[in-house]
Amino acid sequence: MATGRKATGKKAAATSVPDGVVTLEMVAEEAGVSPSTVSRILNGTAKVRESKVRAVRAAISKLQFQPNPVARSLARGRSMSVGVVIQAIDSPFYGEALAAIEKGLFRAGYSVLFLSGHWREDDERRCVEHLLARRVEGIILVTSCLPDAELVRLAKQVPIVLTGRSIEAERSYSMDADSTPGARLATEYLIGQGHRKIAFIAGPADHPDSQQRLNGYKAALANAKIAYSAKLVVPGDYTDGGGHLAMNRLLDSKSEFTAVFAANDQMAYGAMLALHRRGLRVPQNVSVVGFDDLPTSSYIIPPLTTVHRSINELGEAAAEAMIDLLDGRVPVSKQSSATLAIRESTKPLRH
Amino acid sequence: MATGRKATGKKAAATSVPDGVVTLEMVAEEAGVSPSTVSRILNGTAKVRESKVRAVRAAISKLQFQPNPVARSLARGRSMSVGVVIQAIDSPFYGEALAAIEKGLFRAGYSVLFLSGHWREDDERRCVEHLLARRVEGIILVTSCLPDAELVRLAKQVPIVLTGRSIEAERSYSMDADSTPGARLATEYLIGQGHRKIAFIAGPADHPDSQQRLNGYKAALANAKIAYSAKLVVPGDYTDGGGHLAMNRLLDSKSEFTAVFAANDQMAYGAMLALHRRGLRVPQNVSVVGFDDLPTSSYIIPPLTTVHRSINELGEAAAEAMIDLLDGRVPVSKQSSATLAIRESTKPLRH
DNA sequence: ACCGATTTGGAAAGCGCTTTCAAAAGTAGC
DNA sequence: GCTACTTTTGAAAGCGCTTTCCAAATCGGT
Repeated sequence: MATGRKATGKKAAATSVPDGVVTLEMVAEEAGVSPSTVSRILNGTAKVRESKVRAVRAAISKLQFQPNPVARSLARGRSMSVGVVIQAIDSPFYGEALAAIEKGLFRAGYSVLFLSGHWREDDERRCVEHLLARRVEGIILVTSCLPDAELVRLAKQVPIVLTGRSIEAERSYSMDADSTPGARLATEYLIGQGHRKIAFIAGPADHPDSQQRLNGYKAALANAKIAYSAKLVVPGDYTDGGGHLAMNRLLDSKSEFTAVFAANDQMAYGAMLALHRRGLRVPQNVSVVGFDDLPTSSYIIPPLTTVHRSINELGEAAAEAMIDLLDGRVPVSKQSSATLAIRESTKPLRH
Repeated sequence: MATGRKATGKKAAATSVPDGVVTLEMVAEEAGVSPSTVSRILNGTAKVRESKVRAVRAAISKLQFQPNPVARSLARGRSMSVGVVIQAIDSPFYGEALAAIEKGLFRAGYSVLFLSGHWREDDERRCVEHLLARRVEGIILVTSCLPDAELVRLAKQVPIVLTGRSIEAERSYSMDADSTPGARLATEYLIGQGHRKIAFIAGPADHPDSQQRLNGYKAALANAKIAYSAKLVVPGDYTDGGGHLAMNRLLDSKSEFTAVFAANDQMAYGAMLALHRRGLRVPQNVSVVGFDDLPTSSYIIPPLTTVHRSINELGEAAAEAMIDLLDGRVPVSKQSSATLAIRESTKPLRH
């Protein structure tokens, strides 16, 4: 229980499997070759006589040698790590993205240093600084809050990949999975179901992503020759609570609507609750569509009709793009288009 | 767009703010002192004449010097990074924990290398290996799947903090935020509301945490002199889908019950949907209680009564414990007890 | 058996910082 | 002004690898 055995001075008894850390030099000695040879074998940077290779291999496994990545990084001048800054790790959406990113980078031998920016520009800037100081080889910014100019400047220092944003800069890759088509898809679906008065719960106004969703909504309306009414658009903040508030506001404004399109699933949840509280039923009285298709959306009551984009694919693509960038390749953009997961929160409007 | 300017050979023109990387040596030269002095100032490891301190400070800001953490790590033999392995980053629960851990460690100057184990023992083992190879100074295992013996062995190599588990080992800290009391609290609440036939949707059987929840349930029953019935306990897997399945199974088994306690919120969601599908209303026909109090639980319909533990505090505590361990202190355990968030998924049973 | 062309492999110089060691510079005390 | 200490400070030796440079070994040919 107590602290117990304290640091056992560096020079402990030498056993067959050394107590402390095994170095490449020890391996060299054990195998009767020079350190350079061991290094060469480790990295395959030169031909080495088969007999020595075997001896070294044996020594390595006997001593259980593991190259020290720190020393390696220093010598090579490469840290083999990339930074990921995400806004809110506790959102299921970003969590999934992060998981995919981590997986992809891990496979390629990179470690990921992840930090969250909490949607605050300052915090994000600090994260980036920290990552730069840590000498990451690249930075993936998931939905960055930083101004374009700053990102462009950043891209000069280190390869970056951006999601939900788009900038013009070398050694950078923007995966601006444009939300417009998805939003349009959702809105058109509602229109197809006979809805004409469709409210929209928007995301933060300064968010490109959120603007795209608004644009998609508008485009669908325009296409169907339905007049856009600003009164049917209420701002939200991408949280459940925000959706709840927005719906209440909408309801209070007495604007009539038969369907709601929320810019993300979480806001749709909140909106549905608000509706429920006022005795309005989904989808009988109001149809609701979300955006993101969070895992929980299939299990909520009623299961939510929502725009689905494989966030997993997004994450994987981000990781891949970063690896391409790091290897000096130009990432190939492969867009995965949005689909609509039709569930039970929507129904045709009966006249 | 295209690849454009390629690597610009190392020796570029020397400008006032060097193009490449500024080293401590350059600072030393600029300030007219020796590298050791700069290092001493940087680390405050010795007294240095005020005039030199100023000169060095000036040089540092002039050159915009940032010490290279890789070199520093190598020299000091400390990586200033800790590993965090989590099972499913895409779960809101773990996401929040991770965020808190990250925050705490970041403040203390550590970077976090995070990996996810996907609930698979093998994957987790691989993560740990990777972290060890990366020379992290400590590892935080959030709900580890590894067998005790292995953890004990691991603790010999590096300080570890465990959540949701408990092992006996030096230089380790288990934050087995015992779920038993929370589960008991939930069950007792249902009993207090007059329920006698309370079903339990369990988590994975091999999960200590999930066992605790079962135990808490049993204890509350026993305390109220209610016979425990194995038929009212169905296994789940901590996912929404699992809860849905479990509830269907329960319903099919024709066992009677007036309330359900799900071992986590996600399963409660799934269970509620299953109930809904069968035309059973929550809480009118069945009361439902969850465990975890996910952010969404307040916004689901009906808002879920659930056991709340500050997962944020848990994460912070984990980070703090790790820092204590790293500094050679013995972490003080500070349990935060569970509370019940009473919402609208439960109601008194009327006779 | 000898010579030039290849391979192999070791020595040694870093990578950028920390830290030990001992010399240089202050500070008192007489 | 000189001795005896007590700071300050610089030189240099690492930390554990990679990589360049060059000598040694090997090989093919005649």
